Amino acid sequence: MTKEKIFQAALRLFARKGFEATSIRDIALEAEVTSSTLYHYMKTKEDLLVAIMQEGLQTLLGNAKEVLAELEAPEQQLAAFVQLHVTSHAINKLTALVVDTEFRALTGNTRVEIARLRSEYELLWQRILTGGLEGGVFAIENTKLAVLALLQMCTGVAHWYSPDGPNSLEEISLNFSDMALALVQAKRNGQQLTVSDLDLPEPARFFTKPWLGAAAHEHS
Amino acid sequence: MTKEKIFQAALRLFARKGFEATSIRDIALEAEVTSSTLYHYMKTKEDLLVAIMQEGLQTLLGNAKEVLAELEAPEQQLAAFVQLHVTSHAINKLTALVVDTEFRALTGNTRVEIARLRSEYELLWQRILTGGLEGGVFAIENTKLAVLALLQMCTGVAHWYSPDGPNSLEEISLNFSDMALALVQAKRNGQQLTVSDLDLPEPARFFTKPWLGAAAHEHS
DNA sequence: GTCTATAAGCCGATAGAC
DNA sequence: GTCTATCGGCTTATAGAC
Repeated sequence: MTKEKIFQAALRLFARKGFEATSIRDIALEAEVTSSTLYHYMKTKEDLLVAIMQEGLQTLLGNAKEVLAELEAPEQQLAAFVQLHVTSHAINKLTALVVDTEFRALTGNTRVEIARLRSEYELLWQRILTGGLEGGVFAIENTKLAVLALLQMCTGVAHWYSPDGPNSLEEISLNFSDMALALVQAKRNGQQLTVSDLDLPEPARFFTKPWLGAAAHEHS
Repeated sequence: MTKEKIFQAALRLFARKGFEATSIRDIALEAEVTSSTLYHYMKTKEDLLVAIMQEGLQTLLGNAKEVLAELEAPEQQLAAFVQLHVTSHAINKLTALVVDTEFRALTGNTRVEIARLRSEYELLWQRILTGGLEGGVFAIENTKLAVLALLQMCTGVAHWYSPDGPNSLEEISLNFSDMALALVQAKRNGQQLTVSDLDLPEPARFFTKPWLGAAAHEHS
């Protein structure tokens, strides 16, 4: 389907070269159509960017809300959030890079809308940390700074993850969960918690929906 | 001095709009010269980017080596590295954003050279973590993943720091040091270490040299 | 060392045939 | 739904006067 080919071409190029460095003609060439054909499926180049970012953020947000609906303990929620975020950013690496890098290319209303989605997602993390702090499970001085630190550390996965790397995605996401639990000093009975103490459900079910309808791992 | 005005103008615009979205004419306008004048001080637009990135990374790397020369204990080195990285990325926010965001705009030899500087810096972090692990002070499963997590979390400061924000830079850098020490589970006598246990020298001395000769905080 | 003028080409987007 | 042809403007970079 032509529309799908165009959006996938835009995704690959935006992730590799950046939105501004990618021309309409580049996208047309990559999608194997002429540049005029693009304008049958969109109004401006920015529309492509907006579609990619909305899809990515909305899927992530939806999955995050499902996690919260299923798990109650803050330490479980945190570990599941880290796994969701890390796995999403690895599997949907290209989309994640675009979402992470190209916000400044947005103009007008969409800029506000995307910012709202992002801060809604941040607020969920904020609530988890506050919950764990109030329950005496976490020990952190400043939840806002901790949220920023955790999000940034997990988002970074999109920048270096490769399916051919030395660590499997499962290893990485478990390891990052452990680091997050350590960062917030999650404890039961004075004992530092790790992800293996938490008896989490299979993580896979939280992010089966791939962003932008990609069938498998996105390629860089 | 014209040269300084041009480089500062490029720095501001690259940080705000991105390298590709910034035109030669934009820089000339911001520096209050004509676009031809720029070419008296550089050969191509990329030269400006390279100069900014080299200056930033070399200064950071030099300061990091000074820290290692003065401190021996891995827990002290780690805390000082976090303070150096966080403070540098807050004070030299614009340079840090450019270094962090515009690597993909580089071509040819400079791309390799900048990548080398970056991985040299990463290696210093790697050695600190390995040292702490071997000394039994840190408890981490995978030092490479921990380095990536720590670096990403500290680098993120450049994206949200503001001198008008709710937390002072000193609060932020101390807080981040504590989070880093918690992440690696730094312990003495079974007791979790915080930065106040470490008796560090005044951090200010490690990053008095501002990047690109900026006199004070860089403005966004 | 800074300017005016301009080259040569790519940019996003559109008109209109089929 | 996809194409060819093209518009007006902006791009990096240069030539050459002062």
